[in-house]
Amino acid sequence: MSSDLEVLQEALRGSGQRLTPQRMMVLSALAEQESHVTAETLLDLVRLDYPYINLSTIYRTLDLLVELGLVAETDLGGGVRQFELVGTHPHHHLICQRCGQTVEIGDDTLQPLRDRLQSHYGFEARMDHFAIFGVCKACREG
Amino acid sequence: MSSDLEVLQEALRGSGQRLTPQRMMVLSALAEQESHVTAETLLDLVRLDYPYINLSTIYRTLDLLVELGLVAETDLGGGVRQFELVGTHPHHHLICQRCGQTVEIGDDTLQPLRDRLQSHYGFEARMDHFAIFGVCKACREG
DNA sequence: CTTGCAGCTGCAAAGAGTCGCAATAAAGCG
DNA sequence: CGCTTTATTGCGACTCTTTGCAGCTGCAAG
Repeated sequence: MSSDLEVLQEALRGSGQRLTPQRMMVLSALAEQESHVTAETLLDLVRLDYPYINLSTIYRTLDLLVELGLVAETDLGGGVRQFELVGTHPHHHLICQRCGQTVEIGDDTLQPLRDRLQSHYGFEARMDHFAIFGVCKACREG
Repeated sequence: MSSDLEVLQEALRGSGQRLTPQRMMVLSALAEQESHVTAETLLDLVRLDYPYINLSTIYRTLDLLVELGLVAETDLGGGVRQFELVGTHPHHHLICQRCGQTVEIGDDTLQPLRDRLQSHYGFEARMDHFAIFGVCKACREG
C-alpha cells in the first residue's frame, strides 16, 4: 500500500514544499519499521538504496514530518531521539527511572488530559508519543 | 533559608554520595533563580565565585539533583535544556508549535493523569515540569 | 590525626543534532 | 522540452551534552 506516500505528497503540496527522492526514501524506511527508529538507523537504511544521503537531510526531513504531524518524536531517556510514523498504533511509554523498564500504555489514557487542555486553555495538545518518567510498582515495593 | 541544602545533605547521605563545594555552589545558584536556567547560565553564575568549575561538573551535578528529585529538567523545544528547583512553584508549559508562545499551567491539571497511572499501572509518575506541545487557540483560529 | 577508598572533578575527546552556504534539482510555465 | 524560480541537498563547522580517564578529596574507620 502506498497511502503513506500519498499522504506525504498531499501534505507537502499543501504547504508549498517539494517531494524529493530523499524524502520518499526516508518515509518509506519509516514505514517499514515496526517500532521507533533513530535518525542514525534511518541513515543506514536509506543508504542501502542511496549511499550519498546526508544525516542532516534525515534530520530535516524528520523535522518536517513532525511538523506536518506525520511522525512522532520522543526522547526515551537514552539521549537519543526516537522517531515513528504516527497513526499506525498510537501509544505512549512509562519509563522507570530505577530499573529502566518501559511499559507501553494506550493512547486513551491521555484523552482526559487532552480534553481538559482543550476546554480550559483552548490548547490542542499534540501528544502523539509521550514518555512519562517515574518509578514502577516493582521498584517502589522492592 | 538553608532548607534546600539540608534536603540535599540528607539525600546525599542516604545514597552514599558527597556534599562537595561544587555541588553546594550549583544548588545555591539554582536557588537564587526565579525561573528556569540553562547549564551554561549556571556555569557563569558559579564561576563568579569559583572560576575553575567545569561545565561537565555542572551537568553531572544537575543529573544527580534530577535523580534525587530536587531539580526538574525540561526541553522547552529550543534544543537547550532548562533546569529548575522543584517544589517552589510546581507548574508546566503548553508550547504552541506555530507561534512559539508558551503558557504556564498549574500542576493540578496533571493530577488526574497521575492518579490514573498510579491506579491502573502502579506507576508513580514523576511529572515535575512537563512541556506539552500543540497548537494554541489563536493559531488554530487565525 | 592519618589513612584508604569510593566517589568526585577537570580535561579532552566523542556523540548527537543544528546551521550557513554554495550547488543542485523539483515544479510550474511558456 | 527547456527555462526560471526557489526549496532542498550535502558539506563542513559549530553547539550542546556525555563519557573515559587520571588524579584529587570527602569522610569515616582506625
